[in-house]
Amino acid sequence: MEQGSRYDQPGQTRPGGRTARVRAAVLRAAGDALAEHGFDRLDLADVARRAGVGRTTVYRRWATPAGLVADLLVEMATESLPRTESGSLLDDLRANARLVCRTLADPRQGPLFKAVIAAATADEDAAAALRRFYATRIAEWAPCVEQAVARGELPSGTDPHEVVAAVSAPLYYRLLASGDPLDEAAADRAAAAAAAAARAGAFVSP
Amino acid sequence: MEQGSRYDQPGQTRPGGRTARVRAAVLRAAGDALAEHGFDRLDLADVARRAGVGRTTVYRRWATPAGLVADLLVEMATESLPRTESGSLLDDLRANARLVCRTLADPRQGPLFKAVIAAATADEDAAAALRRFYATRIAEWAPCVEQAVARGELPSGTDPHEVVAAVSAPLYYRLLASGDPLDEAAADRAAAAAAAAARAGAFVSP
DNA sequence: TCATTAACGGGACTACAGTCCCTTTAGTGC
DNA sequence: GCACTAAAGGGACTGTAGTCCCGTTAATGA
Repeated sequence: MEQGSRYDQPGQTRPGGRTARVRAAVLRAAGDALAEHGFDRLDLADVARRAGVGRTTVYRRWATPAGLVADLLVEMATESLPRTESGSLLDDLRANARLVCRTLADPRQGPLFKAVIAAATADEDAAAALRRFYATRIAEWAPCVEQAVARGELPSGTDPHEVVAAVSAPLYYRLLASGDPLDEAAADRAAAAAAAAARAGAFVSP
Repeated sequence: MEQGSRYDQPGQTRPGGRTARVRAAVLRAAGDALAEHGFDRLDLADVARRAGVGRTTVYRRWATPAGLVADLLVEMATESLPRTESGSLLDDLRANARLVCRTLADPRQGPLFKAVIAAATADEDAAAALRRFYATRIAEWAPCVEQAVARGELPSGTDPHEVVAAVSAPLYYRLLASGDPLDEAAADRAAAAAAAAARAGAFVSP
């Protein structure tokens, strides 16, 4: 139950130089390994080898594959993506959809996202980290919906979180479930559908 | 490479009684184990024990956890769900959304779906089986969109597959990514959004 | 610059998932 | 009902992921 009881949470009390360097190298290596083999074949010994770090160190600091993914997601959540502002809801949502789509179609990022989502189905800590990651990403794009409401493009009371999530959802559905292609047409359709639904008041919260 | 070369594909040449009984028991047990522990903790020895079947049998016929999930998905695809027909697109889509939502929120089915999706991220056979599963489910509900087009409720050229997928997508996004609640309000919002987007012509294929 | 100690690293050890070989059981066709 | 054999079952074996112990390295603070 009590986590890290034997080792008193390494990486906390002496965060100078080496500790941070090891963490960065391991998280980088973990991302590579996840993108290449997926979550279920994530081998901590392999990650240690790639990172040029002792096997024991990885087991000591992260304990399980899922714990490593959870920490990787914390790191990923801090890497903010650039957001455009066009003055039109549809253009903003399309820019978001294309960005998400390019990410999921990317040869490294696509498999990586599949892997972290698989990890989140297996471990509550990873799931919590994944939820925080998406909450962060969605919050970054919420302003364009708020501005559309302010401009009168959308009914007041529209939930920005719901609208932004509605853009991503069909793209993730393609990635994980249907296998339909993740091309620009799919992105534009996702943006158009979310915008149309928002204009019709489908995301007005009670 | 060549699958089952050593054992000449058991279950094929003599499908009478016992073979089918063993398959049914193992798939049932696999579903239980997946729902309880998730894909990454799926232990074929445990499945064999639950099914009251020899450990060797499970390894011989399905070889890997992912192979077992792939076969389970083939079985799940044959289990058709009842579809209502109300004469109104929104009502039909809402019925679909609520059905999907109840399934994903169900204490057994929800974790089971998480697990098979995790398996599909790890194995191409499981992924192909999952795609067939969703293609089957979506095709079952496509007629209600076709009828809406015929009634003039939707623009002609609307892609039924896209509309039905648009209903499910936000619910799966909640299950796997955002962690937002899977309640009836979420289902109704998903249906309303898909219907509004479809009416606006967002799913007209080129 | 030097003592202190947090964190890293190597390598032996352990436990268990997955394989293999051989025996037993039960569908199939006469 | 009986011979034939496909498929299931038991149990020993093996490879490897994960643990543990203890020596080494390098941040920290005086």
